[in-house]
Amino acid sequence: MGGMATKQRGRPRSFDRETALEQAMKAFWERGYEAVSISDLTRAMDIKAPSLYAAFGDKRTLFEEAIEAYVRNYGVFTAKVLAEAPTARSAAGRLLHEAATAHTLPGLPRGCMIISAATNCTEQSAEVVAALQERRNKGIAFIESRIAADVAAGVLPADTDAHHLAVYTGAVLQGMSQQARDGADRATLEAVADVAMRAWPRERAGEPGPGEVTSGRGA
Amino acid sequence: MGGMATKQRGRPRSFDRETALEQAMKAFWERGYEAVSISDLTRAMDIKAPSLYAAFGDKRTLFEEAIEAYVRNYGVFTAKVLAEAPTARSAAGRLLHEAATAHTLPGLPRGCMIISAATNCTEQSAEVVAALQERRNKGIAFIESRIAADVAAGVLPADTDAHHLAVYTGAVLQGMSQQARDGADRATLEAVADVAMRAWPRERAGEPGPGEVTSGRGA
DNA sequence: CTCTTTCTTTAGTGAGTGCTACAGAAAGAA
DNA sequence: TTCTTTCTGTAGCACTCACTAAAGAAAGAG
Repeated sequence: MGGMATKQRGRPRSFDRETALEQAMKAFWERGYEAVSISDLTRAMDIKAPSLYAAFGDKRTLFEEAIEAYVRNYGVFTAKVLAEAPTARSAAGRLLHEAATAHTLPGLPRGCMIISAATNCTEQSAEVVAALQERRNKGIAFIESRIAADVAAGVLPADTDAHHLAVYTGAVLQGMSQQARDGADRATLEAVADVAMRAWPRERAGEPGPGEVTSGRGA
Repeated sequence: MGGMATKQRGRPRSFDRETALEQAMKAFWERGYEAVSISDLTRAMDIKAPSLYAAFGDKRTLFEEAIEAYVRNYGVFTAKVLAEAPTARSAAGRLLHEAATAHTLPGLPRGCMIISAATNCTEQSAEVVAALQERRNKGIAFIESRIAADVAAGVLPADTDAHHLAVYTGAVLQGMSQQARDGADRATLEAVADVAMRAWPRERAGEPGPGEVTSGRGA
């Protein structure tokens, strides 16, 4: 234990693990979990199947790592935006506009990987589908608690329905991802984000308290 | 030619074609085009593969017929609603609320088949993907022309951006489908529809003219 | 050098894919 | 009956799937 890490013995890996993972991530992002075969992956990553299995485990584990890489490098940082923005309303605006950008980055697949990478799947990938579904629903729950905090602080009207407003905002984000895949450009999505924000209630002066997500749910 | 149709010769089909198609449609609706195998279909339709191929051609042709059956029996009739409703705004409201119902019908798959049945596909199903994408974009174009008609008639404000408002409405419809698949119930989706309509501009008195979709685009 | 460790390559595994040849079964026509 | 037509079931096609055993290749340790 402890001390210097001994030099690694044996033949060194001949490819860059990060680069290979990046290529796999883009393939999954573009086509989705089941539509990308191991053969597609080895071609995209420029390695042979046994090297892939030695470095990343099986296909499912590789996909999970690809999702982590996506969130780390390309995801819209829901939690960060919700914590940093002064109000829930401004956070939602930022989320929608960041999505407009993120879903139409040139040279990258369209839309959001977490929304679209595991929609049409067979029973044997049920766990992959459920994992992404949980991520989506947790994102909406985050938005809801941030809204509830602003309602409690008097920034948003007392009769604001935090749950429904959060689901609405999540639905718009998901619809924008689909629109990006169907060809909508960034300017169009920015406009959609602006229209979507018109449905949000006006703010009153209060004590915003950025990031102070006090309680999860009202009732 | 003409005259009475001669009695069909040969061994009669031992299954009901409509019922079998209905089962195939539900399978595609639930899981999507590529995730449903011929083996899955023969099980759901309770026929053997050669009977399937004799009655429906190949898998792609069967899917196309399943889409037709879906639109005929379960789809939200965009064109009909847009033509019948007195204004574009009321039409959008009806579309959103009909979607809330249609996406959560008990005993049927969640969400909209046209939105979700061909999202994660391999290159070899590119035509199926493109066909559904075209249906989605045509639906939005329909909404846009209805909005443009109301703007021209003075029902909606002159500065209304018909294109962006239509894409927004389409995005909400698509997001609601995803929400339904992620577990949102009908009441939640109805609330989302209500929130979404708050983003629409108010109407002024004018000459609504239902169905009078005059020109495709403004500029 | 040899020994050990680790990676890369070749060449597959069994299972599942969409699809079909062929023989048997069930109907009307003559 | 016998002939023709059409559907059904068995069995299997060539292909791809995710995955891996086994042997060769490249590094450090002795």
